[in-house]
Amino acid sequence: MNELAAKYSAKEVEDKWYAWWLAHKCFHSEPNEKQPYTIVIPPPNVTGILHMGHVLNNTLNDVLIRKARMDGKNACWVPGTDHASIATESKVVAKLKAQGISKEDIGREEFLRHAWEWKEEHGGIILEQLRKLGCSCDWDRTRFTMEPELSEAVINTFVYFYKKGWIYKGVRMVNWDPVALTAVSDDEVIHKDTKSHFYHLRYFISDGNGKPTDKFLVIATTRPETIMADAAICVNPKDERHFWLKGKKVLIPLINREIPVIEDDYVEMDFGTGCLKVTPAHDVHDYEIGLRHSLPVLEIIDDHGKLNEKAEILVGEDRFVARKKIVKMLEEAGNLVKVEDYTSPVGYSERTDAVIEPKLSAQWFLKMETLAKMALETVESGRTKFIPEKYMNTYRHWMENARDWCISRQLWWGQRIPAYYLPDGSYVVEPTAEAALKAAQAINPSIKAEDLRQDEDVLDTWFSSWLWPISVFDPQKPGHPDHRPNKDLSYYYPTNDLVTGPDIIFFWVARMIMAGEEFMGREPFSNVYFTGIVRDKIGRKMSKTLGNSPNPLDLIQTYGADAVRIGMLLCSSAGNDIFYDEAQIKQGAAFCNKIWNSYRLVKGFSVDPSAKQAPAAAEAVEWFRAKLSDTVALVEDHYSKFRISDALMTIYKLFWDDYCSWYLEAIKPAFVDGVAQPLDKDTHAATLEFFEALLKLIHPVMPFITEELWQDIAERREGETIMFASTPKADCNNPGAIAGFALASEAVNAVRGVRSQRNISPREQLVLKVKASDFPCIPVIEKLANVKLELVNTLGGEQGVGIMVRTTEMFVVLSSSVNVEEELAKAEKDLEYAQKFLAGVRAKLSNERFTANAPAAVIENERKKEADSLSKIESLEAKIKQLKNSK
RNA sequence: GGGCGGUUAGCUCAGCUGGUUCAGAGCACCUGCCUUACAAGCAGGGGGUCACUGGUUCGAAUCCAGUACCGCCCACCA
Repeated sequence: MNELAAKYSAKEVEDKWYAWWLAHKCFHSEPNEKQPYTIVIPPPNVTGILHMGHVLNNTLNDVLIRKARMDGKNACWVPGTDHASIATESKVVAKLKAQGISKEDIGREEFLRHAWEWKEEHGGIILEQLRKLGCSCDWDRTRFTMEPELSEAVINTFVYFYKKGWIYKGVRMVNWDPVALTAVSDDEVIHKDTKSHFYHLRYFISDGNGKPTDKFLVIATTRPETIMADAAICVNPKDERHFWLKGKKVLIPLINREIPVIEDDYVEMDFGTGCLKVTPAHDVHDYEIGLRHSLPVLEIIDDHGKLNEKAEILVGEDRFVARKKIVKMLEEAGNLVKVEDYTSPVGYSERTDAVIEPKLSAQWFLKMETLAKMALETVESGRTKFIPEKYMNTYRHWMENARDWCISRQLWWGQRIPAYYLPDGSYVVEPTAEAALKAAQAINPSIKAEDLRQDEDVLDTWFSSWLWPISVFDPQKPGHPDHRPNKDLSYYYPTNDLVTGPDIIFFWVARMIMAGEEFMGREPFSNVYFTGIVRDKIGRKMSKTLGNSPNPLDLIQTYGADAVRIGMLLCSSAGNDIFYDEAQIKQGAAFCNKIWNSYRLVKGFSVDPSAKQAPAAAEAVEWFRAKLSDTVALVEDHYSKFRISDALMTIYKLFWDDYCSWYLEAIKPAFVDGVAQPLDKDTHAATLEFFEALLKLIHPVMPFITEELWQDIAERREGETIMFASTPKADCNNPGAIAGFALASEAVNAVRGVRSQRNISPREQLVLKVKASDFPCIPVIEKLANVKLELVNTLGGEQGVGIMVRTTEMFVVLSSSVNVEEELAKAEKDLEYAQKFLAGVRAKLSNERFTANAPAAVIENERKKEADSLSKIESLEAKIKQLKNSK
């Protein structure tokens, strides 16, 4: 790189360096004597493509991992993908459907062949995309949750918990889609307010022999077609209106089956009639009441949504047809009291838009009690910290109310549950079919392999991803508490930080903590940083259907990965949603260009080894060294609190404002006859040193441009990279230099203000009189404000403008006449403000209760304010007097 | 309905255990500049009753209570 273009072009640079890093194995980590710093990627769906949420998440991960690497740690970022059973299976189902094939037609094995094909074709695209973003993952360690070793870990874990007695088979209501003939997850159910009717039905009290008396009660229902499945009528035990029903039995209309009246707190007294018909087989809540009162469960609706023979009447009718017909029958039988219009939320299947039918089915569960307790303790004890902390509340609430985890899914894509059924319906749970056969033969020696039938269901995807921080290093460990962890696991576990979204705090984060505690005896990570959701400019969630999500690869193509990375991070604080606006990326691109051009300037400096250092340069160097050090300390502090965007903004301002606008302008050599004068060697060396420090500071966020410039700024050894250069240290403490320069820069700003107001060109040199015996950084002021500075005892006489820099009076001498009226008005306004301010301060100081109660430092400060404003008032008054005289 | 969080400049946010001249930052905006690194730039500037109402305090953006609105999670009432 010799001549630098005036504009930074990211494209060429980024591909070049990513390939170089890979070729030099810069991302690969092996256990060594250094301190490890580990992150496991939140595995994206294997067939997913990169969206803005991934960009945010993985940029944060990459910033943390690159920072750790430069801090001298052995940084390891393990990448990989998740098999995502539901998402992937439904994609494959859709693809087959387009070809007119249903998964039932081709069967399990054939379907899985298609699914693996799909995975081979689409899987890993997202990992390729992460490379474009600059992610420094250890690609040699790439894992997939359904690869053989990790699947084995999942199966072993299941067997382990089963043998421990924590996994059991139970019955649970699932969301049944009668059109697709499958259970769907809660996420796939859409609740829509739906107009229907509230049918008030009369149930007669039984005389004890199955004959109706003339007494009755009234229930209200939206589903009269289910009355044949009623198991009881339930009232609230506190409801006085229904005391007389205690112990009574009632008759189901039309079929005259006798059912009891029971009492349960669940029933709301002021809703409907206060009487609830309990239908355990077809309603979630009713099922729970049924459990509490040991009610029989009678299923009268089949998988297709039609009434079956257990309904006794209307057999074979569709549930909605049955509803219409039964209403008529009830009316004719005299059981219908009235019909009200009613709107209530009804669940619809996302895939078929069919009304969801709650259906009982056998599922596998993992007991949460002990695991949840352990996982709560991990966070409450602070062994794992949440950032921001507010998520602890949510977490605690969940952990304290954790229900057993339903781990079975009625899908094929995933780890198949290792339960093997014997012909008699009993079952054994073993890691392999062979082991299952042995176990089965121990029960019944005549069992043969073909007699065993493996459970059809697969395990919830989270049942594999909760092992991720363990299994990526040592897949043998989960399910084998006695297994001695291998070298990798011992070294890298526990990992350090996890970056993820708060939406999966329970699904994933909590469960990884459970698995970590159970199998490793300790937390899987020290910190969890929760990002927000990436939204569009006007706050809508990004979604494919809205089309408001940009393709990150297009953005990288247009602006460069560095620009996309810093653009995303500048406005993202932990836990807050990100309102994405392309303007942010443009800001990032502008920053790249600024860095680029500052280097063009620096690179162009020539050096004269015998030249003396200019006073302004000497001051600027001393100041910037101190400023850099202070800023490094501040940045470290931000990082330590995971205030990433603050850390970046701090570096951004240091680079742009302090280094470019102040430092470089202060040391910039003069031009003589159109030729830039050479710099002295001290200034030149310091300038390069500072530039390199800045590159290193910003490298974790902007890896490409920093590598490009870092390689050019000095001769590098073969294979040397900024990736392993060390983070700048805060090793210069010089508050005097910082304070002095700050005061000087205020003076410069004041003079510039005068110029701007009066339209005086920056090129016209002015005289600045300063009423003081000394002032800091005079050469810097003279250079940057383009003034000749004179220290004087008294001011006045010439034409010009007076300015105040804190408590120092200054005067800019002007050749043109000044508008006295304007000056006067401004001075009077300032005076008024100063007097009000003084009055406020004095009111405070004269308040005995203030002086008695406030700490000494605060009072001292008020006294300083008083003195400062007094001196300010004094000089303003003098100025006003003088202005009035000159009128 | 239950729980949690929020409300500070046009936008996105910072402001830690009340007290630095506390009302801030970035972007956007306005004005003037194509000044030998950068117009993706330089210099200057305007802009907020800190949601509302009360309380605690010598002192409140900051602590407390209530109200309004917004967001998220859970349950979505037969």
